Parts: sequence; C-alpha cells; structure tokens
Amino acid sequence: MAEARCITIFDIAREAEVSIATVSRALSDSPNQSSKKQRKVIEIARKYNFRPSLPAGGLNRGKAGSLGIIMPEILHPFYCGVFNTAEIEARSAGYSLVFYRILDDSQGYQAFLDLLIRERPGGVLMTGGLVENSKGPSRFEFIKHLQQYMPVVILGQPVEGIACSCVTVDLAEGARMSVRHLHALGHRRIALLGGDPINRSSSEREAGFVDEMLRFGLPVDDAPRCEGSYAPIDGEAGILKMLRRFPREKRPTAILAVNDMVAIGAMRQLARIGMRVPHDIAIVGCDNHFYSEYTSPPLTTLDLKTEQSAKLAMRYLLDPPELSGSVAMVHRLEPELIIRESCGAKLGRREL
Amino acid sequence: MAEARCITIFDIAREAEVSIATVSRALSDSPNQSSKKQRKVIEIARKYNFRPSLPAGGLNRGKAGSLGIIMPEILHPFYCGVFNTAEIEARSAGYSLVFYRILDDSQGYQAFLDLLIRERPGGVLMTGGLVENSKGPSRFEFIKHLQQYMPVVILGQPVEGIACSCVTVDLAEGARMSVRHLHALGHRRIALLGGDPINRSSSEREAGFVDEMLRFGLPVDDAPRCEGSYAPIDGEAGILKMLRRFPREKRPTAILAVNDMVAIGAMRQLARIGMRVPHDIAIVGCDNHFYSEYTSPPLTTLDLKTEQSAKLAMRYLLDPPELSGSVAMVHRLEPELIIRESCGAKLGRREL
DNA sequence: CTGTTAGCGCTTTCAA
DNA sequence: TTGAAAGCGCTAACAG
Repeated sequence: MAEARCITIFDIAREAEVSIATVSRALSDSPNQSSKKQRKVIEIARKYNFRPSLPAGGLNRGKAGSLGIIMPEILHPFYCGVFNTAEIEARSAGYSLVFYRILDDSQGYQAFLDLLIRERPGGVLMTGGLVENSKGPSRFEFIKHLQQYMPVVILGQPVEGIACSCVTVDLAEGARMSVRHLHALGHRRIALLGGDPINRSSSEREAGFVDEMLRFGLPVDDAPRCEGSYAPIDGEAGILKMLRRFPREKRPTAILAVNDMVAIGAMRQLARIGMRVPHDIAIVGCDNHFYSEYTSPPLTTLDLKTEQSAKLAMRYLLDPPELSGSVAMVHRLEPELIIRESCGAKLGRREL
Repeated sequence: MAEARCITIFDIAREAEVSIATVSRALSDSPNQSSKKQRKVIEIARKYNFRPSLPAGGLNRGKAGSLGIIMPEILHPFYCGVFNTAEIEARSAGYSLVFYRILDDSQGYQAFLDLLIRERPGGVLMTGGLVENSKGPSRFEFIKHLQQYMPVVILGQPVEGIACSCVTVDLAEGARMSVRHLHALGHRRIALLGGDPINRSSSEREAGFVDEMLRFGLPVDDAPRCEGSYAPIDGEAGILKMLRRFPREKRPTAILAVNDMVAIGAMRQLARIGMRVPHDIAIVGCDNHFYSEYTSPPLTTLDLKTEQSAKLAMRYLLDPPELSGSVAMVHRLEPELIIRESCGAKLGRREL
C-alpha cells in the first residue's frame, strides 16, 4: 500500500533544482528567501502533497511531536472526557496526544517506565489511578525517573516530594457538599457506596464524608460503607449487600455513590427490588456524565470540572511554571453539586 | 523540569567504556556479544533508567512508532470503544495509537491531510464520519494521497476506487433484523429516528429498513422518519416532532433509533409525556453501549461488534494483505440483536 | 565480538 | 539569497 519509498525533501529539491536547505526554508516559510523559489518549491510540494516529517525534524530540534496522557483506562466517561479535552489542547499547541494505559504489572511500573522513556513524549499528564505497589519502583520513584526525561503534570493529588504542577478537584469538599445537601433534606443515615480506598480519590472523598458527618454529630463508625469498585455492577451488588446488612430502621436513607456508574447500577438494582428513588432512598452520584441527566430519575451528582481541569493541566504541561525546591504547585478546583431528582430535593425536607 | 540535556546512548557508552554500537546491541539484546559487556551496559542503563529513543531509532529503520486512528470524536461510547480496542492492538504490536480528530474544514481535508503527512504515523485506521465536501480534495483524493505515505484501513463502507482493507458491519442487515423482530411482535407502523443521511451509515441503515418494510408489505412512503443527529437531545426532540406530526391512529408503535443515545433521549421524553415503553411504544437502539442495559427499561439494541471489528481492522493495518488492482478487500460482520425490554418482547406478540 | 562509519529525513549554522 | 555540511540519537553494515 505504502510506496516502496516515501517521497522526501531530496525528491522535492531535485525537482525544484534547489538544495534541500532551500526546500526546508520554503516550507517553513522562513525569512530571507526569494519568493520566486519559495513559490516553486511550494508548488512542487503541493503537487506531491509533501510535508516535512515532524518526527525527523523533531529529532533535530530536540523537540518531541507528542505529549502523553497516563490513565488506567479510557472507556470510562470520566477518563474519556479528560482525554478529549487534553487532546484538543495538545493539538492546538501542535502536539499529538498519546494515550498510555497504566501498566500496573508485578514489576511495579518498571516496564511502564521503560515504555514511556523509549517513546519519549514531550511531557506527560498523569491522571489518577497510579497506586502504590510493593515491588519495584514506587510511584514516587516512577515520577522522579520520568522527570529526568520529560516534564510531568499531575491531574489529581500531589505526590509527596515531587515538584510538579498538580491540578486537583477537591473531592473531600465534594463529599462535604453532598452530605450537607442531604442533611438539609432531612437525611441522617447516609452511606458511601463503591470505590476502592487504595485509590487516593476514594480515601480523600471518604475523609470529607466523615468530616461532615461528624460536624453534624452524625454517627460515622457504623455508617454503612460499601467498597467494591467503580463499575455499575459494583453498585448493583453493593447496594444489595448494604440493604441486607442493616435492619430496616438502620438502613441508610441516602447514598453517596463513588461515581455515576455505580449510582446507575444501584438505581437499577433498587428498581428491581421495588424501592423507589428518591422516595425510599436518595442517591447522589459523582462525575456528571452526559448520560447522568438521562437516568430515571435524573441523577443528582457532583460535577468534577473535568474539562476545566484537563485544560488547566495541559496548559501547565505546555508552559511549565518555575517550581522552587521539591514542592508541588497545586491548583485546586471546587466541584459543583448538580441537583436533579435522585436526591429528592423536589420532595423538600422530610422527616426520615 | 526536564533536564537541560537528556541522557543519550553516548553517555552510556562513555560510562561503560564501550562504543555506542555495543550499547545499542546490548540494549536490543542482539546476538554476537559478550554477556559480560552486555551486563555492564544494561546495568548502567538501568542506573540512569535509560532506554534508546524510539523516534530516533525509527528514523533509521524507516519505521514509525505510531499508528493513527481517524474519527469525528471520541466522547461517543461507540468511538471510544473502537479507540480502546484499537489501542490495545496497536500497543501489543509495539505501536502507540494517536487519535486524529477529523478536521472537516472549508479547505476540504487539505489541512487534515497536511497534518497526517507531517506526523507520519505508520498507518491509519479511518472510521466513519468522513463526508463528501464540495471544496478541496474529495474523500477519494484524501485517501489516495494518504496512501502514498502510509497504509490505510477503513472501518466502515469501502470507498469506490480505493484499494484497501475495509472492515464493515452490515447496518442494512441490522435494520432488517430489527424490523423483522418488531414485525414478529405485531408492529406494523415502525419509524426511524435520528441520524443524518449525509453519513453512509445512516443511509445504509435506512435502505435496510425500507427493504424489509416492503418485504412485509408495509407502507414506507409515509413511514415516519426523523432526521436530526446522534445525540440524546435529538431523540428527545425527534420523538416529540414525530408524535405531533401523526394523528394518534397513524402514530408509529415502534421506533428504530439510530443509536443508543438517541434511544435514551427518546425514552426520556416519552417518560416525561407519560407514554410507557414498551407498552405504548417500543424502542430498539443501536450500538449496545455499557449503559444500554441500565436504561429503564433496559434497551433492546443492535450490537455492532465494535470490539471484533476494531481488532480486525488493526490486524489488517499491521499486516496488510496483498491487494490486486484498485479493489477493496471487505470483511463484513453481522450485527446481533440484543433483546432486552424496550422492544416489548416480554409482552409477547400483540395486536397493534 | 567490537568499533568505525554511513546514513534515516530533516533543520540549522556557516560560508559563499 | 543560497548551498554545503554538520549534526539530532540511533541502527546496521562492514571491517577488524
């Protein structure tokens, strides 16, 4: 399919009867050249649809053509949204964005580090998901080593001792906002559903939850907390487990799901067993995906400002601020509670 | 953040007191070398976490380090799924996958072609979405030019006169399957909702629909067809428009939505106006996203075999079959109807 | 088994 | 204004 030999700057130079330097200058529109020759070169280049290879040129300039984004996956709408925004930013700065799926193998990041260093993107944006691992390089060492080769920006919690820009959305505050909202609606038994505390995001959120519950004098030791994971199925299984574990009068009247997927799973399960949302149990999600307003009932959820934070993070990557010492520069964003119907706000304050 | 000067093969060679060739060989584990020196080189490389730059090495070998995937967007779960699968395949063949968002500007693909040629991925996978444009290079020319620089595989309908591999899922047959299913359930007035006939996928699907309707002797001239687009909002608006346009007794009893997003929008709107799915109106979607089973009611939909087709397409890209002349090699997949509840199959055959 | 050398396709001094 | 030439970081052919 591809020609035996791709057309190069030499071919253009030969046909235009000039040197390759002239071709290079013509195509990069540099100053100090006769417009006559430039036109000729451009015309011939157009004829063959020739453009100088960025990878080859980049070698020279010592400038990579791509930026990397590190995530555990891309199917989840949260990550997909981050990728989408980051890609737009990268492109508009002339870079392509390459997706690096976290290779969380037994080697503990070593293979992943190797891959990144081999491919040499011009910088990477690390999103959550990297967890501490007993073997091999730790997350700290991983980033340290990576930074020898390229700038790193973290979208998430800063890592102790790493000097880099971080953009993070305040999940603890998000949890507090959710608790506050549910408390105002009359809820006293509020539960956490889904999420794995191995991830910072989950534990941070839990801290905010505990915080606010205590502030309201609500018992938190036996507050139902269902771990599991981040998929709809975890919501389905988790809610059932939770309901079965408590006697009816101790059952939570409101659920804080770790994300919208889990919330959706929980709502589905509740519908199956005949419990009505929000009448019998209120639900608040987290993420505000495109489909969250299409669930039934429409999901009350936390908007995580993914677009804004992904954009910011890319800006920091493209134009790294001077950092002093080994301290991170963290840019903290506030989430926003999007009130729809699953929380029962329309039902007003109730005695529960 | 990045060191002033990145470590190179020379630095390793100096420290190991060998030539760069020896370093290169050691790190690529090539035969004919003393394991003593190799070990030494590897040890030093490990110490600095050095890996030879793929972009630099690739220049030499004439082999790119990336493959491209062309799509109109990535947020839509369909495209996201294709990307995800393609990325896994690309990685396991040692490539990174870069996302190219179709630049459908007034220049008619010229700028987009320039970008692709400049970045020189080792090949591209084109997914649907490329539409004919009055100005500048046509889709045909676009592909022709691209093929001068890299292999191209199409995930979708073949393009007349282009010799390349195509992997396509039979949307016409999918529409026929859906009509057949609804017909068997007793439906006679079936409508098409959403989609833009400028896209091949929509028109192909419409052809299958008409086909099968006629085969059943069902009137098709005044069959409700609502164009619009592919987002939930189009389903919301479209279904309303359709319902208003027909007197109650002429109203469709079943809807074929162009995709699951549109189906979800339609279901939401129907719930709002108090129509029950599937009792009052049946719905069949298309795509089978992860959330399709979480709608209420769970959506009956067409599984488009995205994983399988993306995988196949990447295989063809990685290992291009010999093509003779200018004829495409097309690999056609059958979609599968996933029967859940929105079609009313559980209600059995009814008189409608 | 190892080092020297010639590029890969391009940009960029440096002279002319 | 232009061309020759020196690399960018690396691999591979070729001697030794």
